[in-house]
Amino acid sequence: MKDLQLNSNAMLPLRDVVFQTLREAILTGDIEPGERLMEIHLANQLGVSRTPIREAIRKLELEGLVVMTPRKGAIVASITEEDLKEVLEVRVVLEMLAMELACKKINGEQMDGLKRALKEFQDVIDLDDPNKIASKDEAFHDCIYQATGNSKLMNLLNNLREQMYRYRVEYIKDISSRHSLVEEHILMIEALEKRDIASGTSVIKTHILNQQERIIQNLRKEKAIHGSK
Amino acid sequence: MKDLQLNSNAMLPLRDVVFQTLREAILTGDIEPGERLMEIHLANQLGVSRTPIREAIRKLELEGLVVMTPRKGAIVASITEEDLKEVLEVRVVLEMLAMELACKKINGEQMDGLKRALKEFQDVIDLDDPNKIASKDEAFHDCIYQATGNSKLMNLLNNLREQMYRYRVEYIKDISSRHSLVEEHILMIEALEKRDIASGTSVIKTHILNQQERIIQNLRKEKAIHGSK
DNA sequence: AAAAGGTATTTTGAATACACTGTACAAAAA
DNA sequence: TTTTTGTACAGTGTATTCAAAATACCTTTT
Repeated sequence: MKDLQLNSNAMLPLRDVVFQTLREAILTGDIEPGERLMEIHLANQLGVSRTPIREAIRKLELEGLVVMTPRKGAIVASITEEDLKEVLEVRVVLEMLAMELACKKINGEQMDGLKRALKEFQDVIDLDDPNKIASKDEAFHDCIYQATGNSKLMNLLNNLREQMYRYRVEYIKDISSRHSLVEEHILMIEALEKRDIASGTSVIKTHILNQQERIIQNLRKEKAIHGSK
Repeated sequence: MKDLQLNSNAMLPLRDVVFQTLREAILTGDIEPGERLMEIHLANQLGVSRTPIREAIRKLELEGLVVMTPRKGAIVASITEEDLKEVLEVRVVLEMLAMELACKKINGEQMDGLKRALKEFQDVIDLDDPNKIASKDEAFHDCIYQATGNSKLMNLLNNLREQMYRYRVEYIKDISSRHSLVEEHILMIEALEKRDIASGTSVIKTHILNQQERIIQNLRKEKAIHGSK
């Protein structure tokens, strides 16, 4: 486990700061799947008492990021290929729903935002900074989610996306796929401009399925490496 | 607030017992939307200390059943018509996905279970016991969820269904709709037997949309009553 | 050397204690 | 009468303490 440090948003209760800190640490891989989350240890490391740590862990538990076994404590949940398939199966239909709703509801301002997001994505696509690319990609999709006007849907999609966050950066390193990402984003914008639900949903579907392919390949690779140790 | 009592599953940690207890109390309406959840009060009422209460509230918070405001505490979240529409918008596509997967994957044993569930549903449909009817209805749909083989999807659907749990019993009191419920369930079984995805998804779609209609009507009625007080 | 058992240590579970904040109510000033 | 300010109280936020369970380690026995 890397050294952790509190995200110090001074106004929030400590438990929320701890929650965000741990969450990010898990999603970025600073704390690895299978690793134990020990309360005293974390409390010392973050300079707080066990209470906020415990409350943060309760939330992580419900989010599925950690697995609790009573009287033994929490470990970081590990994602199997099966899990990933299940998540993506769900994600595809929700992304299609989001695209459909966005096609119906998107307004000029949101359209502009989307184009800006595309531009920023293109600007970083050839840089050697997977983190930045990933974050611009997310920003693009966030614009679409926003346009749906359905906050529940946004929540769910963010949560589902989060589940594969750990593998996100890895698959972006696969240079060959980057330009097809841009292509697909352009197609999405075109569909949204024409309010063409059929083609919009079709594009997003292949977009996600492509992603699935690559992520699962990476997962297998990683597993092979890890397994051979 | 009605008198609460712990669901005393002796083996689970107290925090989980408290969590389940509070959750059920919220979903059944024993604790009403807008009501404050005061830690000391709940602790006294349930005969435990504040610690497990707080940890339970953290989980309820993440589930969206309570809303926290820092230094003021938690209140039970109230569901607006808008919220309900958003939930149903999502639920429709997930129910359709579930039906599609079930059509593809359901096996003989599961099919038998489904028919049993239908039979039990029919057995109670004319009784004057909305709770029982509701639970048999749930059992039927659970069979379908089970057949999808996608645990993530099951989780999500259970959670979405839960969000309208409070209005469930009310709308079942509407006698006229009961028999169309049975009709629709029969149609679903037929579709599953023929593995006819198109008709299966179409039936479930109208099933949910009908439900939406009735629930929203009830919501308006309830609001009118509540508003006039 | 391997297995079994017992003790010490670590860690979680729950309760309690203390600190801080917001709110309500009352008293004083305008 | 209205506004302001101060004080008491109620409730949350965090830390600490105590209890019980799990784990690790060491000893003993076969």
